[in-house]
Amino acid sequence: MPELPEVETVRIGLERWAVGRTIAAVETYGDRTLRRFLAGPGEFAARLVGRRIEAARRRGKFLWLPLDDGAHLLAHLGMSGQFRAVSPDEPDASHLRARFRFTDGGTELRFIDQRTFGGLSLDDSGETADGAPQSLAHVAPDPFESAFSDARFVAAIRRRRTGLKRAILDQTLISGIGNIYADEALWRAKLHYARATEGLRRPEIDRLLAAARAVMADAIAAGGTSFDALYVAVNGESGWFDRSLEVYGREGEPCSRCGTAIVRQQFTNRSSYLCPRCQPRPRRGRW
DNA sequence: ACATCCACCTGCTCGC
DNA sequence: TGCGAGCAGGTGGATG
Repeated sequence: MPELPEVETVRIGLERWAVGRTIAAVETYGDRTLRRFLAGPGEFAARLVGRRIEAARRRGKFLWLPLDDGAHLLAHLGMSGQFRAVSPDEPDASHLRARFRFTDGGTELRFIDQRTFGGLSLDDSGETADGAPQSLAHVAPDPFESAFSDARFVAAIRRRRTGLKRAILDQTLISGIGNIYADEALWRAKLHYARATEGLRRPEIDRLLAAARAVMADAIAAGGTSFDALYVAVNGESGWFDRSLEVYGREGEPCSRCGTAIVRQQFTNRSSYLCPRCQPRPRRGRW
């Protein structure tokens, strides 16, 4: 379940269903489930058994569970990953990638991932200065973190020579934003995706940050965006923010501000939705 | 260092 | 009905 609001919905579920429990057994399936953990599935399980999960944290779209020995169980949902808390006698879903049993004998935690772009890892290399596991050092803070600095973001994005949407999708500049919320934030801020980053004015960047925070906060409050059963919370529930989307997936529908038909354009092999009137194409844009 | 492209997957929908 | 093409919310490694 991909972007920040959906991952946050999962994090809240992990807090509810996994934190405070001690792992009794771990099984992983498929050779793409474990990432950057060369010791292999046997060692992965051995290192986790007996460990208590202390918290559920998130930076952008990355999740991690700090363990009582100082290591971190990392997870990324990719395009289709889910965590589900289910009764042990519930039949396995197709695409089950990992199973965590707990010493209390209660609900299992299952990691399910159809497209296998997601994965799990175990990182015991400590934390960065701003409190993320070392292996996430390349990921910028997301705009809800206290470690996020608006001033540093402004300087960093202006240093780039690229288009605005490319920049906000770059997780090393700002994390958590994906294709849906990029389009939604750009619409709210009335900015075109091809605006050249080096020409952005401070008020425009401030507007964009405010819009990104607002749209993602609204989406978190709605439990995230669920177009279909692939994207659900840990308890299996769908979010309903798709009803509040203003441009994403709304090609041909009227812009709620000005009535102009929303258009869809190809952009780096994916789609961008925008209002051609509220978000005028720049004379000299960058893609 | 930075910008861009492409590979990595499965499954659904659409048009022929 | 069958089949191929196109599309889907992401990341990171290779290549300029």
